[in-house]
Amino acid sequence: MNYELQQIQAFLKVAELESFQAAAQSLNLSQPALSRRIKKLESILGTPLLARTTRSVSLTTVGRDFFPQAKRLVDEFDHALFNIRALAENRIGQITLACIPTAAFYFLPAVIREYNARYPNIRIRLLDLSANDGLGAVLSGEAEFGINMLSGHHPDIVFTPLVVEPFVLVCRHDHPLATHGSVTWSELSEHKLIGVGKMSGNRMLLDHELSSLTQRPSWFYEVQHLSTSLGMVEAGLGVAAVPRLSMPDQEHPLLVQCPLIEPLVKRTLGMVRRRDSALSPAAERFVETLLKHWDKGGIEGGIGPINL
Amino acid sequence: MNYELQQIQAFLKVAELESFQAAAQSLNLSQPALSRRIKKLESILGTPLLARTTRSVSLTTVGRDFFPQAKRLVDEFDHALFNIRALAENRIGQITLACIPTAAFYFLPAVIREYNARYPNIRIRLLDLSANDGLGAVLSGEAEFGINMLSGHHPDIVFTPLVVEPFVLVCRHDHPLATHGSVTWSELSEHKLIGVGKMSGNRMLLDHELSSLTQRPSWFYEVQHLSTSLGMVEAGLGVAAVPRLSMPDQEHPLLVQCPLIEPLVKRTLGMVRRRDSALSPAAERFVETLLKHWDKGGIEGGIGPINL
DNA sequence: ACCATTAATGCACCAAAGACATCAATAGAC
DNA sequence: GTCTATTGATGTCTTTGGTGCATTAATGGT
Repeated sequence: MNYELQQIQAFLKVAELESFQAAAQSLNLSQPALSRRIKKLESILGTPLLARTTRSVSLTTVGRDFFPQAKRLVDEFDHALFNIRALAENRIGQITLACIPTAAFYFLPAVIREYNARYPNIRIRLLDLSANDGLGAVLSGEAEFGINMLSGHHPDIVFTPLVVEPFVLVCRHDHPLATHGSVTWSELSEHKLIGVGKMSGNRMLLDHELSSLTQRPSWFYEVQHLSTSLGMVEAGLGVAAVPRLSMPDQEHPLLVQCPLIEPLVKRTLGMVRRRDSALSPAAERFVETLLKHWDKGGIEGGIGPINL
Repeated sequence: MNYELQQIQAFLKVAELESFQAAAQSLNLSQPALSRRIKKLESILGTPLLARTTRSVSLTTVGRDFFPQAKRLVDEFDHALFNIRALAENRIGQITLACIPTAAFYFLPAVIREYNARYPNIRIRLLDLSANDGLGAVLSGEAEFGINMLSGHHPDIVFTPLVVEPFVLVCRHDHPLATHGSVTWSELSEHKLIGVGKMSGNRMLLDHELSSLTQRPSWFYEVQHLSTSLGMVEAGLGVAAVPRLSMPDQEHPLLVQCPLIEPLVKRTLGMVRRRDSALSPAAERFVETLLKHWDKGGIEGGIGPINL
């Protein structure tokens, strides 16, 4: 025989109003039903809580002791209910996402700005990690989801493509290649190429895509981050092949980009999340915001939305 | 739509065991019933709490946040339940009673001793007040009940007679009246009588009972407490008319008592309590103990139990 | 003494929750 | 790759418990 919240609430109401009839009315209940509810509670507790006359109701000694406890219980229930609803409705909470630097710089600021305006009480923990580390963060559960590039499919990871972007050549405006309409990968072998480290996701992608070429480009400089390589291009040390989105802006004072073809190498950016692990409502909202932004072409430089 | 304790408990069990089947078994419930219970809770809260696969169960982000709150809620319910049961079963608690000094000295010690042996955790607050003040304490609710003398019936007071005792004459063994078999009230006018103050219940009772006498005794000394008057008798200052129970003991080294007749004035001692106010279980037990003691003739000096 | 009001009770009814049987999905064994 | 066993969800019927209506008993006020 279990005692329940409704019984406690009934007791409180009767105790406050000192009347079964009034309390029943207040609880949208018939008076007999309320009588029985109280009766049941008393039988569960093993002691009367209310001293009833046919004319009036008052608390018994035990009832008087129980009253404050009961009130606190109901209050805590209400509080917990409110709390969880707020959590569910994104009025409070926190999301953690892991994304690659490109996304952190070019995708997310606008999305975060809008999301934060709409859900001002959701804190955002943004882990800007390399493609590998970001995937690890999602896998370990440290991040609820991530923005990453499509790579070898891990069995526990679901990838939702968002945008496909080509690799482009970046060079200084005064570089010989700057005036070419487009450049083939083979042509690059004649120039000093700035590449990223062997463990980079981009590097592995390129190595894989270009493996069939006879004239494979060889990297003259090797750095760890794309932003560094851009800096070196800026300094006139060479040229670089980078995803178009990692370019700071269309109108850069020194840098120009041109398509890299034969082959056209693209990378797919998208959302990664663990299979079988529901997102928090807050994260769900974030993804919604993200998709909305992307739908209205907020991401310049990509080759547009893809369908899948 | 109300959410209830059972649902919270169900959620906790599933979260702990990470299995609907195991939790259902533990709750003595069928697995489908448990599924529905959780489902309902989730629909009330408006958010999923558990991420179910056909093979495993885990907490959602919201569920993880809710879990500790839920646990605390259930714990507090359990605690409150335990508490109130303990109160009802007299394992803890306190009773307050107001009694006249006679009762405090001669009725209660034995009763309290037995009661305390049986219910060692009930604290007893004993207000030893005058008849008037004691009645006031009961009326105000400060005392749950009292032991008092029968007086003008207050409408809110119920009086349960316990014992009737006569007034007796107390004198020193060397006093002229000491050898009389009995003494009439009229005879007292020739002796120095020690009485109590005008507001004493005993005094009012006597004044009332003796109002028809032509030879009314007049008090030579007036004190406030019967015990004081006994002391004065002991000192040889006079004699006193006191209720028999207020006599310290049958075999007092100095004092002797003898019946006071014409008329035989009796006072009725009994329990007083407020009408329409239930006693706490602890107090109920106390009254039981009290009645048991009195039934087996534990009160010497009275003229025995009376029936009403 | 009567009336009005209050809580309790008898009874018929209905809704919510439960059990049973079954289905769909999936991890693990081979 | 296929099959099996196990897990949670769902459909359906049953049952229990709670509810409302009508009525009763008790009591304070007139």
